[in-house]
Amino acid sequence: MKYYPLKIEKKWQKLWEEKNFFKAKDFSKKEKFYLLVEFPYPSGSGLHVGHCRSYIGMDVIARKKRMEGKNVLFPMGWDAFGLPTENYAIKTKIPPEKVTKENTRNFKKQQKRIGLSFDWTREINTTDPNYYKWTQWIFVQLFKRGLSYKAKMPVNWCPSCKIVLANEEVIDGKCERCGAKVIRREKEQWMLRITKYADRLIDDLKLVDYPKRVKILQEDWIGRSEGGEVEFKIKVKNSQKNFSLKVFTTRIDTLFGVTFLVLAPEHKIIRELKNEIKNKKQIEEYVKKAKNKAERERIAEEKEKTGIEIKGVKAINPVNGREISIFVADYVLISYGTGAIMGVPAHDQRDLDFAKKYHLPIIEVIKPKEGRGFDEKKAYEGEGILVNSGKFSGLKSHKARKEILKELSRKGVARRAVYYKLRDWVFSRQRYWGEPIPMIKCEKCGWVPVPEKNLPVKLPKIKEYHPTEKGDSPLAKVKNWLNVPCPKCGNPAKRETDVMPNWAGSNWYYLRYCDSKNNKEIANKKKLKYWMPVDWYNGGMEHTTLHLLYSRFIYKFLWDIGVLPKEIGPEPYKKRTSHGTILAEGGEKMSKSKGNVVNPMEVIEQYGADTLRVYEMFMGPFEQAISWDTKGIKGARHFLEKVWGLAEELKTKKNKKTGNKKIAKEIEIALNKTIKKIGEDIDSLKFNTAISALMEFVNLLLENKKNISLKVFKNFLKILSPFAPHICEEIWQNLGFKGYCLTQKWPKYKKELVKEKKIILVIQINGKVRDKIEVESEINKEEAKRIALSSQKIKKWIEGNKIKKTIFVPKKLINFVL
RNA sequence: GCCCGGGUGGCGGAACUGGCAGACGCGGUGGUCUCAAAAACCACUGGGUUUAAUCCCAUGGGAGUUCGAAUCUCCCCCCGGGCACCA
Repeated sequence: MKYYPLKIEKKWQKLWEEKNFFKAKDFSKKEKFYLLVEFPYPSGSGLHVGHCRSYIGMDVIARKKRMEGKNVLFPMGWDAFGLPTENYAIKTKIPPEKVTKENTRNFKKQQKRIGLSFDWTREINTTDPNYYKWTQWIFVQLFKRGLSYKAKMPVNWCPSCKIVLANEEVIDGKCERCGAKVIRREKEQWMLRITKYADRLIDDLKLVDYPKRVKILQEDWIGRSEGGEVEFKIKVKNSQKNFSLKVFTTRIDTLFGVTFLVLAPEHKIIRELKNEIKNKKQIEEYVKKAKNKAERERIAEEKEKTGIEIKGVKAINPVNGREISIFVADYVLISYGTGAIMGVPAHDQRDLDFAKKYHLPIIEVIKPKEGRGFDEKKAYEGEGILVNSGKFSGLKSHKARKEILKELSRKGVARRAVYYKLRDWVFSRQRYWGEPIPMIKCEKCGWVPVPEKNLPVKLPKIKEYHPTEKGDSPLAKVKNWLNVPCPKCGNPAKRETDVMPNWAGSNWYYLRYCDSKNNKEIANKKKLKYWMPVDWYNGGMEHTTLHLLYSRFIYKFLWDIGVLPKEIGPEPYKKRTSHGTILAEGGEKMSKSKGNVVNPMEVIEQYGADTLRVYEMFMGPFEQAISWDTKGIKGARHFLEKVWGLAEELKTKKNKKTGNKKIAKEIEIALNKTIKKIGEDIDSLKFNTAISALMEFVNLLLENKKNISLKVFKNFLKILSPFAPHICEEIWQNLGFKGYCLTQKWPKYKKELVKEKKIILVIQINGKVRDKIEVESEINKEEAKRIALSSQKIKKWIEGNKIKKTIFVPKKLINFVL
C-alpha cells in the first residue's frame, strides 16, 4: 500500500474530534498544563505559513505533554475586531460581522486541516457580545478606580478619507489607502493609566521566564530613569514677583557644570513669564514655529539644534548661586520629565552642540579616571571624579549624586524623581468595528459608566460604515442608540461613540478560556485557580511592547481588585517564547503586493499536513527568522515516505524473529538515545534538531531492516507522533497495535543504554587531531596514554620529540604537547 | 547614535559547559533500474595536494588568552530587528 496522506489525514482528524481527545478537563487530578498560542485576527486571506509555524510548534508540545500525562489546556479563538474588516465594510457595505463569520469559519477549517489539537469547546471570539460584555466590564472597573480618563491627544487625520488613522495605517506620513498627507489633530480620547503600573511591569519581570531580549525590550519601552528634580529660582529684572521651574536630571553630580537651562516650547512658564520677557514677540514666534514642527513629527534628526534665549530673565543655580541664561528650544520635549532641562555642555553632547552655537560657557566638572584631557569637541558623558564642584570636588560621580541630592533635599530645592518613557495608553478609536466604550456623557453628572446590569453595550447594526465629517465614529450617526437617559439622574444624555482599540479584546482573552461560557463573571474563580497562570505562551516578537505589556497591565489590575484569585500570582504568563517569522524564498517579507505569499493549504494539498508539519519544524531554529524553501518540503515528505515504507515491510514480516542480536542491541541503544534527545529538544524548542535525530534513526533502521523489532518501531512512532500525528496513527493501526498512538505514554529511555560504553578517543599532538581509536569509555589517563602511544601514526609524530605535557579529558581526548 | 540578535560549504542549518568543524536536509555529480523519463535506490560532494594513504588551509576580517577557539577577550567590517533629541 502506498502512502496517501490526504486520505488518512482527514480520517484521523474526524476521529480525534469525535472522541474529544483534546478536551481539557476542569479540576482533573492530572497536573494541569496551560499552553497558549496567540489567537489570530481572522483575515480574508486565510492562514499564513507563519501562523502555522507557531501553531505547529505549540501543538508538538501539547501532544507531548498529553502523552506525559498532563491535563493540557490548548485553546484557540478569534481576535476579530479590527481595521481590515472595517475598511472592507466601508468599501463594500458588507457588514463586518458577516465577513468575520466567514473568515473565522475558514480559519478554523484550515487549522483543523493541519491536525492541530485545540480544545474547540472553549473557542472564543472577541466580537461576540457575550465576550465583549466583559471587555466593557473591565473598562468600567478601570474607570471606577480612576485608571481611565479623557484627555486631548493628537490623532492622525487623513483629510481626504476624512478618517482617523491608526499609527500602523500611516506610512511615511501618508495615508495607507489614498496616499494623502496625514495631518495631526487634537481630539478628546480615553486614556488608560498604564504608567501607574510602570514600576511593577519592570520589577515583576524578575518573576517570569521570558527570553532576555523580550525582557530588555519591555524595560527599554517602559524606560525608567532615576534621578532628581532640581528647582531653579528665576530672577526677573525690576520685579518683585517670584518664579521658579523644575528640571529633571539623571546626572545631578554635574550640577556645578550647568551653564544654561532649556525649556520645551510648550512649557507653561513661558506663558506665566510673558510680561517679564523682553523679546516676547521673538519667543512667541519661535514657539509657534516649533509647534508646527511638532505637527510634522519633528522627524528631521540630523538637523542642527535651534533655540532662542529668553531675555530679561535669569535662572539661579541652587548649588552655587550662579546666574545662568534660559532658552527655549524644540529639542526639549514637553512630554518627558518636567519639560525643562539643565544644560551641562561639558558632559552632554547635545548640550555641548547647543552651547557652542550660542557661545555659552563650558565648565568641566567630571574628570575621567584615566585622566584624559578635556576635549572641546566631545562631551565626556561617563562617570568620574568631580572637579570645580565646591566641597563636592574629589567625590566619585555616584557618591556625589547621593550627596548633592541629600544636601539640596534638605534645603527643599530638590527631590528624588523617577520618570518613564512609557506614556498612558490611548484607548479610543473613532471607528465602528470595535467594542463600544460603555460610557454616557450627562450634562449634569459628567461621564457616567453604563451600569453593569446593562452590559454589554451592543454594537448597533448600521449600513454606512464611514466616519462622520468631523471624524467621529459612525456610531455618532445612530441617533436612537446615541441618546439615552443618564443612568444617574435620568436626564437626557449621550453615549460615548468611540470604540476600543484592537488590543482591548486580547488583553484578557487567556482568562476567558478557563471558563469561556460564563455569563456571570469573567471566569469562575475556582477554574481560574485551577488553570492559571498560563504555563507557556508563544507569540510573535512584534507583540512584545504592545500586546504583551498591555495584557500584563490589565492582568495586574484585575488581580489587584480581587477579580482573580490571589494564589495565582501577579503575572499571567509563566513562560514566554517567540517564533521567528517565515520570509519568502528570497529572504524578503511575504506580502500580497509582492505576490510571494505561500499558502499552507496548497502545501497540504500537494504533500499532506504531516509533511507541512515536519517541514516547518525542520526548516530551522524555531525562534529565528527563516526563508521558505519549496524544495526543502520534499525532504520532509521523503522522510515520511521512508517511515511508511518501513512500516509496510514490518507488516509482512510481523511474526518472524529478528535477526542479528548485536545489531538489534545497537538499534535499541540508538532508540533510547533518540528518545532522550527528542524529549529534551521538544522542551527547549529545538524542533529542527529533534527531526534530524528522527531522520538519523530512520536511516539506521533502513540500513538494518532485518533487525527491527516491532517494539522498537512502536516506540519510534510514539516519539514521531507529535510532529506527524496522522501517519503515526495510521501505521499504529496497520501494525495492529492496541488503542491509539496519541493516547500512549511518552516512552522513557533506559539510562544504562544511553551511557556510552565505548567511545572514540581523539588523540591530538599540540592540539591537532592525529588519530582516533575506539576505547572503553571509562579508561584512565595512564591507560589512554599507553594506547595512544602505541599508535603508529602517533609514534611518527612523537619520534625525536619530547612530550612536555599530557592533557587527558575523560571520554573525549588525549593531547600531547611536544 | 544607542540597545538586542546574527555572520559556519552551492543553500537551510548542526556542533552539550573551550575538545573530531560541516550532523540532518536541500541542491549537485556519477551509477543502478528503464525503450526513455520521473520516482526510488547506491556512491561521492568545503578548498587545495596526492594514484592513494597523507598533509596543508578553512567558521566575516585582524589581534589576543589557551595544550586546544566556530565557541572566551579586545578592535574593525557587514546583515537583521528595536528605540530614536527620553535630559
